[in-house]
Formats: sequence, C-alpha cells, structure tokens
Amino acid sequence: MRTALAVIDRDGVAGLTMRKFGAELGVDPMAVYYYLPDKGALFDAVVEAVHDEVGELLVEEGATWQSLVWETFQRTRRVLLRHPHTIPLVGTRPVLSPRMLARADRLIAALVEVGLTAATALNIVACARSYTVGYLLVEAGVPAGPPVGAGVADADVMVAYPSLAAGMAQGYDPDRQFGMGLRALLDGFPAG
Amino acid sequence: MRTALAVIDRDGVAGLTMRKFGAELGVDPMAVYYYLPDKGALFDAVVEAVHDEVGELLVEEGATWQSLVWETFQRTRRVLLRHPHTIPLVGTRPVLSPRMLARADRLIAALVEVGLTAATALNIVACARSYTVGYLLVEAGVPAGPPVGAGVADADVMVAYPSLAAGMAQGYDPDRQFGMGLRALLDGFPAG
DNA sequence: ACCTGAACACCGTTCAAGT
DNA sequence: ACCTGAACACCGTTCAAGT
Repeated sequence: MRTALAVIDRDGVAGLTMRKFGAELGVDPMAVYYYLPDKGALFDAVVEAVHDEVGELLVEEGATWQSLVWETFQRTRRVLLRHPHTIPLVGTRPVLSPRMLARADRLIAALVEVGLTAATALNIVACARSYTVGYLLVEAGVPAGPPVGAGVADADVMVAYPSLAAGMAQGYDPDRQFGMGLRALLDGFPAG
Repeated sequence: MRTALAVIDRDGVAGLTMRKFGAELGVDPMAVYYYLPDKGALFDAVVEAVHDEVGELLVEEGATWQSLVWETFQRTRRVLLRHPHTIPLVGTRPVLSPRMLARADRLIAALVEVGLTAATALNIVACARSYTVGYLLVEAGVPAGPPVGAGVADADVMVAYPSLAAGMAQGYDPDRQFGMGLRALLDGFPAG
C-alpha cells in the first residue's frame, strides 16, 4: 500500500492503474487481482493508509473537547496537504474497516471522558470532519478528471468583480482561514 | 448541458462518456470535440449548470449576514441532494467562469451591505462553502471509482465499538446535523 | 497457493476526410 | 462551419492456463 500511495502522490489518482501498480511491484499486472477484488479496494486501502498517517491523539491532562477536536483536524489537514491527490478519495470513500471504526470509537470515547455526551461528540466530529475535508478539497484538491482550463486574469477580477476584489485585497492565508472556520465551528456548537 | 447533467444523474460520472454523450445527442460521438476541448470542459459545464440551479438570493428587508449565508448554503445543499453524483465534481473543479465570479461577487456585495467587511464576508463564505461541500460529500456523495465493499453489520458495531454505538443510538438526522454545524459556524465567527 | 498472458469490451483523443 | 469514422494508445476485468 505504500507503493500505491507513492504512485498516487507522484502521478495522481488517474495515474494509479492496476497495470502500473502491478508493474511497480515487479509483478504481472493481473497478479493484483489475487489479493484485491477490484480497483475500489485499492482506493480504500490507500484511504486507510492516509488515515493511519494521521495517527491517534494522546489525551493530555487539561484537555478539553475543543482542544481534542481542534488538534485532531489540524493534524488531518497537515497529512492531507502531504497527499493532495488523495483528498477526493478520502472525502468520497467511506471506509468502514475495523481499524477505522476502532479509531473513531476511541476519539468519541475520549470526548465523552472530557464531558460530552456520545451523541454530541458524534455530531461535532462529523461536522468538523466535513468542514476539514471540504476545505482541503478546495484548498489543495486536485480536480477529478482532466485539468481545469485557465481561469481569469487578476486584472480582470479587479475591475469586473469589485466586491470579490476588495475581499481578496489583503491576500489569502489558508492556514489562518482554515483555523478561523474550525475555531468558529467549535465556539458556536451548543455543547459546552 | 441539460443532457449531460441528466446522463450523470442517471448513470453517475463514470457513466458520462464522450461517446455516450454524443450518442444521447443523436450525433457522432466525436462531434462533441468541435464544441468542447476535452472531458474536463464537459465536467465544468455540468458544475456550472448545478450552480445555476441554486440560483440567487434576493435580499429582503431585515436580512442579516447570518440569514443570507444560512439561506445560501441550505439551498446549495438541497440542490446537491438532487444531483448527488455531481458532488465530487462540484467540490473538486474550481470553475472560474464569468457567470460564477459574478454570482460570488454579488453575494459578497450583499453581505457588505448588511455590515460585513469584504474580507470577512469572503472568509465566512469560503468556510461555509467548504463545510457544505464536505458535508454533502459524506452524506450523499457517490464514491469515485468502483463501489465500496460491504461495511460492517450493525450488531458488530454495537459490541465492538461501544462509544460509537452510544452516539448513534438515537439515530442520525442529516437535516438536523447539517443545520447544527452550519449554525455553529455562523454563531462562532468573530464577525458580528 | 500464487502468478501469467491472452482476450473482451470498453475508454479519451487525434486527425484526415467528407459535406 | 460542422460532422464523420478510422485509428492510437490506453483502460478494468475475466479466465483458462501454467508452476
């Protein structure tokens, strides 16, 4: 699976071919089908490998549910930025493997331990996860299918779309913007 | 483009083939290339058609920035639920057409009119959009590539993952959960 | 048990040719 | 200007066959 992830990082998800994957493993392309039922299983394995890279939080003294959720999804973002081609896969393929479920279970358990109900914890995690994946998709996601055509020149934006231009005037800081949204989501939740 | 969207709604994005698209139009499959440079352009046109369906808000007396953003993304969700196969496309292909930019510009302008700075308006819209797309991706998104394998039976979840099971005990209401997260995002934003 | 290789039914895209 | 059809270089997957 490290091989599959490496191929995706290098060539994109369209570049991960059953044939190429076999070749990369130094094996007949079709040998892969002995271990994996189809290409979807290969994708799911890659998604799981990415989640493994996020790893698990250890709950420190004085942790709050806000700090746990914040740290979890900041880490998630950092990992996804290292594997931008996998973002559509991660957002799109619900992997329900035992390892994945166990990890989710431990996160919910940790949040319950610091005072949340299980139902609230699940709500917050689901929303924060949606926000994170959605944000990464537009921040760093590589378009599905062929590349997108050229956009619009900056000068055009300034004159034709004044409000947009005004909003963008002081630049765009993804780190800061992602953090603002995640912070807002946590601060605004009727949970504490 | 209505034809292309209809094909995607029926057969999924993998089912929208340049060849099938031509056939559906009653024309030689390759005739499409006279009008569109490649398949990416076809995807972008579909994304634009979906955004057109969301339409535009009219700003009523007494509107706040919260009510405008709320209404915008509730509508976006409703439209995406009608075209679930397009969600990965919408989340993934940044269409910067004049029509799209003009619509974004008018939304920002409306938010400035009710008291936000342009920069803040852009931040909020970007975050709310990320949240919405991310949420829909897991709520209704159809996995990229081949279908995902079978998950885990409910009974297994109960015994092996107790915290997860406790959180899910009172059921899952996507409408309510989506609304909670969007509300939290708006309430928590340091903007008012 | 594990791998091979031919074959099937497709793709997106190019390009010379038609009207 | 607009459309056709053959061709190219690929795909994922199946399956009989090898060791």
